[in-house]
Amino acid sequence: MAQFQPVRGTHDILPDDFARFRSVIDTARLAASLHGYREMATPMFEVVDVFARSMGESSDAVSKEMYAFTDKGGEHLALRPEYTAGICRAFISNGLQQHVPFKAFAWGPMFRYERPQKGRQRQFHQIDVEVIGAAEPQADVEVIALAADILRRLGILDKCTLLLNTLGDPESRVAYRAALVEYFSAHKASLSEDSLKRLEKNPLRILDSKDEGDRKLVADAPLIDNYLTQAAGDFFAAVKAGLAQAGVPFQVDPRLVRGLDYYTHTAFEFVTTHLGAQGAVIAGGRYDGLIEQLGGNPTPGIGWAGGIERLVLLSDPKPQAAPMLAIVPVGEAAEAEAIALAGELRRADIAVELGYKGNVGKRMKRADKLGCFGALIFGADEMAKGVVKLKDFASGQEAEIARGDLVAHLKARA
RNA sequence: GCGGGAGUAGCUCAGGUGGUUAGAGCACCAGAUUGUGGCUCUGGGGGUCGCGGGUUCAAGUCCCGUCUCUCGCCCCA
Repeated sequence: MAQFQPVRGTHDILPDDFARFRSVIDTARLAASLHGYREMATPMFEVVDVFARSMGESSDAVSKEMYAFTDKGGEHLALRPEYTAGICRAFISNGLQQHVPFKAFAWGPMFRYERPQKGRQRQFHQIDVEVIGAAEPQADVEVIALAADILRRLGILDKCTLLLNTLGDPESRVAYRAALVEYFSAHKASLSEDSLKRLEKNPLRILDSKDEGDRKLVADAPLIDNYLTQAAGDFFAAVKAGLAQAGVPFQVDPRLVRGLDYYTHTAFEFVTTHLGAQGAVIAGGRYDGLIEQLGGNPTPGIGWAGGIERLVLLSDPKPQAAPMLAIVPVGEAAEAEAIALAGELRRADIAVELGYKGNVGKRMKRADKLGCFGALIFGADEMAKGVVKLKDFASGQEAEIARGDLVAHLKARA
């Protein structure tokens, strides 16, 4: 290959794209802060065990998709495939149990060695929300409502459906799992090849199968409702009631399950039909056992992650450049003066573009192309009079403004 | 990891059954217009046709491999 190209599954984010990318983050950050979540970040890589122990050794994310490596010091590290494990590790490392409930918002790159597709990359980016140290269903409701608020602000809530389910507490889950294994084992002959593997590894996932034959079996499979303990059932009822109170519509989907071991109780997904096979836009759930698995004191938690690229694909925000003004000097003296003027305006928080070269025509053309709303033109004549000409591109009108009044004039204009 | 589709200029794409200097639109640059942008006109730069190999007198075109993208499965955001 003659030329370098980005590594498979990675993408450059060029300025126009970045504007959309950032607007998703900004929107999420704003909504999160309105709900009392504070932004934080953890490293992009961790000791491998942080992920292996939390997500489960056998999960695909850990066993086949992890960017794991040994550094020069012999440490076994991995690029993070998700955010939850790292934030929980940080919760433990920093003794944050004194701050519970700890409410965090974060975003950043994630890495999974998967086969790339639209809406699925090897380096992708997530926004993430976690509440650690809250066992109450109100936390579930708040976290989900926050996700819905972000989707609403992005103008894509109506393209998404909120699917909701419960996996119960550990006791419920064990009982349900056993019931599923019994049921599907009795029908092994008609199970798909994939589902036979699932039966060994993660029987719950059979419920999620897309195979035609599996679906028929699943239709008659036992439902978790019958295996929930009283407490787990009450918890789920409280979450549903809370969502209704919050005005967040949802659809209970008994087939919604999670791939990762650490989930308990509430599981949810905002899904869309607009992204092909990559339907999940924001997904998460409760993980009451996770902190303990990572070596902390038993601490409940709940959170979700949303794929920024997927959110960008779904929304189509017009990249809106900040209003900018071009400075167009004429002649050598003006050229020098322009540098001073640009500095003066920028210190006053007025965005200006000062071309490096070209005659008036060129600079005007460039100013127009950049989307400037106007240009400040001045040469020897204007300098002698102590004014600059402000040309408004929309109207084509020009006005002479005293140099001393310029900042005030431009401020007033906005 | 498995199965399908596709790669020609920065972008969107033309290039019947192989045939000689590979095209268009948009974009970019320059000039008409060295103190005035958008519109128009004129000209220009830019491609080892994803990459490597094979068949042939001759390959963008046919064959094989490979890389990347894409659709689905797996899995997931």
